[in-house]
Amino acid sequence: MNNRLKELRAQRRWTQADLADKLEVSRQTVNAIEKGKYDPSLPLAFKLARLFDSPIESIFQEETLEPSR
Amino acid sequence: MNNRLKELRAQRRWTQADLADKLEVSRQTVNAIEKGKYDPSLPLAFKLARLFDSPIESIFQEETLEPSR
DNA sequence: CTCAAATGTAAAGCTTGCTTGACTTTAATT
DNA sequence: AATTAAAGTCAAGCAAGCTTTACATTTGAG
Repeated sequence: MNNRLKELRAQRRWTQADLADKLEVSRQTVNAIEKGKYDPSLPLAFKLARLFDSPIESIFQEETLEPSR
Repeated sequence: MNNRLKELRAQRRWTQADLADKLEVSRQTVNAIEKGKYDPSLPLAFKLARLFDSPIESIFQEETLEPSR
């Protein structure tokens, strides 16, 4: 699962710790999700969507298999 | 978290087992999510969104606190 | 009413998401 | 070069999502 967190966070000039506070999760959780170590829970994805005022699908994209041409 | 799974599934006349097959999860998982026992993982929410060709936000809604009037 | 399919429920166990605490690395500033 | 904030990483532990097996209840067709 790819995501645009780093980009969205940078636009707002928030640190990972800032974002963690707003989401009410730990800084390590934000870091792990940003780095793609794991996917957020659905409730956390909703919080991110609200915070960034964007649909979940615009923040997270399933990496789909490349068509083999 | 509320969801419209039962409704969407009924529209297509699929059983919980049918849906479980398409999602590649167990029937009990479909049942539990439909009944609101727990939220799906984000990847599973994406599978549902693709299957029902609907945004995640249109399938799942965070139940927000009622304004106290 | 009967029978079968569908739905609901429960327990035990594995995997994944998230926490805290601690430490290291990177990048920017002086 | 030294300092500091931010980012990255690791380990141990708890919580949530999902599995399998098994059984009970509900629904609907005949």
